Amino acid sequence: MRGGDRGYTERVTTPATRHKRATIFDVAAEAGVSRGTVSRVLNGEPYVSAAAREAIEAAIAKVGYVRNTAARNLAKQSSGAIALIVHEPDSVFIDDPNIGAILLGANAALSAADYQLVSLIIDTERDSRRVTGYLGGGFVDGAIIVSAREDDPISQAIADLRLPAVMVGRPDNQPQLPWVGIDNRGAARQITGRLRGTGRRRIGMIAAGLDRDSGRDRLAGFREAMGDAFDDSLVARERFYTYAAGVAGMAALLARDPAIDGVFAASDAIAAGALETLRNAGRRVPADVGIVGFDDSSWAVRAQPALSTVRQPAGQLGARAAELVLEQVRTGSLAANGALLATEIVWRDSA
Amino acid sequence: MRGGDRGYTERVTTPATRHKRATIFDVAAEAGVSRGTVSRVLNGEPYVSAAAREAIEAAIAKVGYVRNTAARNLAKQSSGAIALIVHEPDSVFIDDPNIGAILLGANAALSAADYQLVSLIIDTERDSRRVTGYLGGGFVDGAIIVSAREDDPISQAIADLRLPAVMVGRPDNQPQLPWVGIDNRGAARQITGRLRGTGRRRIGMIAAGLDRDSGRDRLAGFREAMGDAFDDSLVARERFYTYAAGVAGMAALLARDPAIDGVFAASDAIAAGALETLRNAGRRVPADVGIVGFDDSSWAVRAQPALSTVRQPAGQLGARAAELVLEQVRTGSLAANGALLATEIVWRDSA
DNA sequence: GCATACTCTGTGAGCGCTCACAGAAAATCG
DNA sequence: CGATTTTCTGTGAGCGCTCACAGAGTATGC
Repeated sequence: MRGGDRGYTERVTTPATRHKRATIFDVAAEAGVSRGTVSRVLNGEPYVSAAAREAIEAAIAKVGYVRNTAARNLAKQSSGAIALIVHEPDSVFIDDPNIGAILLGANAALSAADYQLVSLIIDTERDSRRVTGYLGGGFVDGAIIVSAREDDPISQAIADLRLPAVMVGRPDNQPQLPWVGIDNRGAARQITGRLRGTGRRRIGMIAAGLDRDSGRDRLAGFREAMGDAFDDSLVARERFYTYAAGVAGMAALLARDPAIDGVFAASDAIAAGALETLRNAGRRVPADVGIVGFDDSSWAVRAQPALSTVRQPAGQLGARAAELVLEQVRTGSLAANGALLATEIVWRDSA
Repeated sequence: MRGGDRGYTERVTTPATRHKRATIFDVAAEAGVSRGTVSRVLNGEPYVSAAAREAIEAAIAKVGYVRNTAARNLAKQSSGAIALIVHEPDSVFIDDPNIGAILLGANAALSAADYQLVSLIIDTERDSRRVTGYLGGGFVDGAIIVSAREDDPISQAIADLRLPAVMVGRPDNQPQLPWVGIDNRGAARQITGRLRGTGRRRIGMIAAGLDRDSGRDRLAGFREAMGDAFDDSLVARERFYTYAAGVAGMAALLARDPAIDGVFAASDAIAAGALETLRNAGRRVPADVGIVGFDDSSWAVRAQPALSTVRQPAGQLGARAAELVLEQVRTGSLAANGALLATEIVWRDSA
C-alpha cells in the first residue's frame, strides 16, 4: 500500500523540510487514510482494519512520526505533569541519596511516558497551603508523595480532590492511599541470617527509628532471624539513623558484652559510626567483629572496610510509584493497593 | 475597573468550576479587554496602555491564571524541551555525584522557566547517531552537553544544526560553543595557600587527569601557590581520580620524602586513598600530615577525618548552563561566551 | 430477503494560545 | 487645523491533536 493510492488528501503539506517534524496529517497522507484513523491506531483503539493499521504503522516509520505531546495534552485537557511532593527542606534533596534516587527513578519512568515531573518541596506551613492549591488547580494529573509526616494535611487534601496519588513508604495514617515500599522485616531477617552464617556467636543490633514502621520492622526481622539466640540485652536502641548513634550504640553494646562478635546496624551511617568505636577499641573488622548495615548508601562504599549491607532499590521505588500513578491516571483505578519491592544483599568486606 | 464594564465579551464561559483552570479568556473578560491584549501583557510586549495592563494584572491575580504551557508551545511551534546529553553509560548517573547534581540543577532552572529536561545518554556509536537524528528533528529547542569526549561527533552535529547549546566544562575542540566551568587553577591555588597557612613545610601533590584541562589546571594552581617552595619531586602523577590512585600516590610521596607534612590531592577519592596509606604507615591526620582534596563529594564527608576540600558548585553549573541555553533560545544569541563559577573552600578536619 | 447488529472510516469542532492584520484612538507636526 | 505618525486594541486563523458524530460497508439472524 503506497502513499496516496486511495487518493485521499485532506490537507496539502509541502514535503517536510529537514527541521520540520512530521504530523498526523503527513502520516495519514502517506498511508492513504484520514487522521482519525491514524489517531485510533496511535491510541490503540479497536475498530481499525488490519490493512489500515499496517499501512499506518509503515507510514509512521517512514516519515519518522513522533506524537506532539503539547497538542495531545491540549486536546485531552490534561496537564501531562505529575507532582512529586517532598515534605523536607531543599537541602535534603542533595544530602539524602535515597530521595535523589527516587526522584531520578520517577523522572525516568515519567519521561518515558511523556509526562513531566514537577517537584514540590514543602517546608513551611505556607508551602503546604500553596501546594494544596496547586494540586487542586488542575496543573497536575497525579502525585507521588515521598516523605509524608504524621500530621500531613497534604495526603488528606489529595484524598479530597480525588487526585491519583501514591506514597513511597507505607502510610500509617492514610490506609486508603496506594503505596510502594520495601520489605524491611524480610530484609533484616535475611541479612542477619547471612551474618549468622559467617559463624558469629554473639550477635547484637543497633536499632533506630523505632517510632516508625521501618525501624520497628528492621528490629522485628532481626529478632526473627535470631530465634532462640535472641538476647534483648544485645539490642542498643537509638533515636536516629546517624553516625553519632552508631558511635554511641556500639559503645553500649561493647560495655554490655565485650565478647560480642557480630552487629546488625539499622543503617549504613550507624554501621560507619560503630566502625569508628570498634577501631578505637582496638577491634578488627571483620576479623574480631563482623558488621552489616542497611541502605547501601554512600556510607557503605566509602567506609573502611566497605560495608556488607542491604540495597534499597530507591530508583525502582520512584519508578514503580510513577507507574502506579500513571495506571491510576489512565484507567481511573488501580489493580493493587500496595507493592513491596525486593531488596538485595550486597556482600562486601565488613562481615 | 470591574469585570465586563466595557461590555466586552468574545466568548461566554460558565463560572469556573473548582477544578477547571482559568484561561486567557477568563482573564480578558474579567479585565474587560480582548485576549490579544492579555497575551501582549503576558509576553511583555510594548503597546499596551497602563490602564489595560493594570486591569489585566489584577484580573490574573483574581482568577488565579497560570499560562497553559501545552497551548503555548503548540502555538509557538516550540517543543518546550531542552536536551541534556551525557556521554557515558547509565550507571555513571548514580555513581558520579557531580553529574547527578548538574542534572538536578539544570532541571530546577528549566522547570522554573516551564521547560522540560530530556536526558539523552550516549553509550554506543548507534546511540550517537540516534541522538543526532533526534536533535535535528525539532524535538528539542536546545541542548546542554555534559561530558563530551575529544572525538565527539555530537558537538559538531549541534553546530551544524545551529541548535542553541552550551557545554559544561571548557571544550577543547569546539571553541565556538559557549560553556560554563569552574576555575580549577584558582581553586587549587587557593586551597594550597590555605594548607600552607597551617604551617606545613613539606607539601606535595597527588595529581591526576593530566590529559585534561581540569587536571592540568589543578597542578598549575598548586605550582603557583607553592612559588619558590615548589619541588617537582613531591608531585605524584596518577592517571585517574580514584581511591586506588590515592593509595599509590601517597605511598610514592612517602617514599620520596618521609618528612612530608602536607598533601593536596586532585580529588576527594584520591585524598581518601591517601588517608588509607597514611593510616597504615602510622601517620596521624591532621597532626602529622595535613591533607586537602577537591570536589566536596561524598568521599569528603564520609572520610575519617572529614576532608577539607574545594566545593564544586555542580548544581549551579547545571542551572547556569540551563540559563545560558534559554538565553540563546529566547534571544537567538548569547551575551557571554564562557562563564567561570566560583568555588568555595570547605574546611573540615583533615588539615 | 430484509432488518438488525457490528465494524470501520472520514469530518467538524474545539482544546488555549500566539501571530499577523486591520482598524481606532491619540499624539505630533507643518 | 488637517495630514501623518505613533500608540493601542480586537479578531481570524491556525498550531497538532482528540473526541463525538454520522455514514458506509459487512456480517448475522430470522
